[in-house]
Amino acid sequence: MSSLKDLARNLGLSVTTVSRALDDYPDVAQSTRERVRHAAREANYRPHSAARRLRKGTGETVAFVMPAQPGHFHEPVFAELLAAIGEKLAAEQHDLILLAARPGLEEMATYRRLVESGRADAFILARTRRKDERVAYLEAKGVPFICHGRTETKRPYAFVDGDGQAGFRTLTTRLIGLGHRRIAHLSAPSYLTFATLRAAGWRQAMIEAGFEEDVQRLFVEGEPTEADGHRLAAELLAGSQPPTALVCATDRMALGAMQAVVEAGLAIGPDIAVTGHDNIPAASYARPGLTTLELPPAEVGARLAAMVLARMSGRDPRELSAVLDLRQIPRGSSAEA
Amino acid sequence: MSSLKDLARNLGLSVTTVSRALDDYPDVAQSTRERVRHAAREANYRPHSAARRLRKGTGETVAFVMPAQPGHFHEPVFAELLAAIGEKLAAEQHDLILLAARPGLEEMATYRRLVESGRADAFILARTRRKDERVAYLEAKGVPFICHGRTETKRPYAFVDGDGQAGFRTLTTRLIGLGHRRIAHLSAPSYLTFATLRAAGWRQAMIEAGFEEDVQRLFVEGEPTEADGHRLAAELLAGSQPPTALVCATDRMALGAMQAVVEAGLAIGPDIAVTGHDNIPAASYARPGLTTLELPPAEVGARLAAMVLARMSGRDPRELSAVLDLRQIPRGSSAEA
DNA sequence: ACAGGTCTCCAAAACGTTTTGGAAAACTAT
DNA sequence: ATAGTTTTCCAAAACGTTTTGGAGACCTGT
Repeated sequence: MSSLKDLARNLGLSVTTVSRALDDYPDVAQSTRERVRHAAREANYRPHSAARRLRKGTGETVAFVMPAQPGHFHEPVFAELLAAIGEKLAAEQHDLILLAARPGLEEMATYRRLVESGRADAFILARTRRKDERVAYLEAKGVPFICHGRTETKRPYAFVDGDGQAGFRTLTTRLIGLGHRRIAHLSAPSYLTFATLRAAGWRQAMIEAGFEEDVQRLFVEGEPTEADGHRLAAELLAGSQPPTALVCATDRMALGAMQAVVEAGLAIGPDIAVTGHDNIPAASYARPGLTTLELPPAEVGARLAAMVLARMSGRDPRELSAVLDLRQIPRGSSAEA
Repeated sequence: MSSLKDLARNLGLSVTTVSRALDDYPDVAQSTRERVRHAAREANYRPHSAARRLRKGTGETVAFVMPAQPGHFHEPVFAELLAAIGEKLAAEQHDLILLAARPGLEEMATYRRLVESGRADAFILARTRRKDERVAYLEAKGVPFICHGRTETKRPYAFVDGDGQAGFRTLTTRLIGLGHRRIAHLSAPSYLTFATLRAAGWRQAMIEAGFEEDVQRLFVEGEPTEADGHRLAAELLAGSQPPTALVCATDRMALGAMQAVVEAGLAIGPDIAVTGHDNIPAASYARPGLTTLELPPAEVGARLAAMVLARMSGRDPRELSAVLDLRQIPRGSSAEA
């Protein structure tokens, strides 16, 4: 609650000098710098962030807009991701502001509001889409941002993503090695980049193994929820020549699929393999455990935070991108554990 | 990016009048008010939040400091809670800023930093402790706050909480009705208010049923994690006169306990009942499903947000508190579903 | 026509910071 | 001694908003 003015008065200095002393300007004597430093510590001085941002035109605030679905929103990984981001940013004296908005008009209005009222100085984008209006808008406005996931755009942009394609290719190949011949993919909606990449990995493995005809027949698409995983799996299992493996785009879909397998009177693992992606806590506590892929949220969060800070201080987006390997976590649902 | 000055210039008015027109002061003519309104909309004007907060001394920012444990932090419910809070606050033009700090020195330093630099105007406290330094500090500073959970303090404070005591009492009584006679409670650490309340509910039901001696013998305490749930359950099951029901303070403990039951070669449900609290997604996808209690995070989040707004606009904390009923969700793990 | 009131409007100050453009004092080199 | 340079400091302006304390202009009732 103490201001520069207070400090200056107590020290018999001008506000200018106190300000510059704290900011390590070269034009303040070593001795006074120390005197000021000491007094500031003593008085527990903290620069008033609003005043600073008003004057400088920019501040130290990063925004994260959760793409919240209407009603419920349980993306178990987000809590961990956010904790990691928040911790890293706080350590660098930056704030994370968190909003929730449904994708679409409301979402864009939120971004606009944040940018135009000067509340946010940078953004972290989650759940990027192949054509992403958020990316277009922020690029146009020149606001720094980092994507969690990739997108399709001409201009270079900064991102962190898991290598979903390689991960799903390896996973699918492993299932083939286990003897599976009819492997279905339960994909998330194709407008989501991650869905397309994961599907591409599965498709690649299928074609390499000579299962071209199934690439069409055993590809289905739905929302990344338990409900749609359940529905799609049930449909596939009821068809002729049903698959013996269900490679799901997300753990939530996979958990729904597992339920459908059980309801069909089949055994998860031995009869039908089920796999997911995310390694949400529920995956390890399902029975049998769900085979899945993991991109450690804590690491991703820390990298996102570090990158957004770099971007804010002007680093070129081309230098800021990372495709991280996914960890393969075999468990009982693919009869490997 | 347009300012009051721009608007004023274009309208041929003073900054004062434009400001007052937008704020509905009575000393501006109806006609000019409308003219200003229209121009502001047209120019997509948004007041610069930093400028406003600098001038008014307070702003529209609510802070939420996640009590993040070192390393991992998966509280699946938090994502949903935060989404609900963020959405509600955004609708009222308020910001939610999110930090992560480990309870203890780091946590208090974070609160102090936020308050003293004027970054946060109010707080939402999660995972309240019986003696909570955060509460003491914020009360002393006169900063408005709302607790998610109760605490022990002389002065009135605002909170939202589930009725853990009644919930656990009802749950335990139900287990007794199912024929269970030796019912253990796996409690969270007693410095957490919710742990004490839930334990009190269990204890009450035990005493009502005449099981006084087990109130001591079958009470164990640990961290609210899968690991500690597993450990405590294994110890209990290995003892003489082992319990036939494990009432766990949280779902995460319960999931760990379920694993211990399976490892002991016992059947969850028929042999040993296991129950939790939170209704995390994993609870419904465990097999058998985990009997649990739920406090809908979306509703809690909305209420927390509404209350913190009320508190910020000066409402008395005495009028702001709610103890919500818990929803009982019987599933296979108590052989009721 | 005049005092008193009511409507509208506005100039200026203030919030706490950073930055600009000096300026006095203290050296340094002639 | 003098001119130039370096060191150290500071007054004032600016960021965009809200609030204070008027001040004209227009009525109203006499």
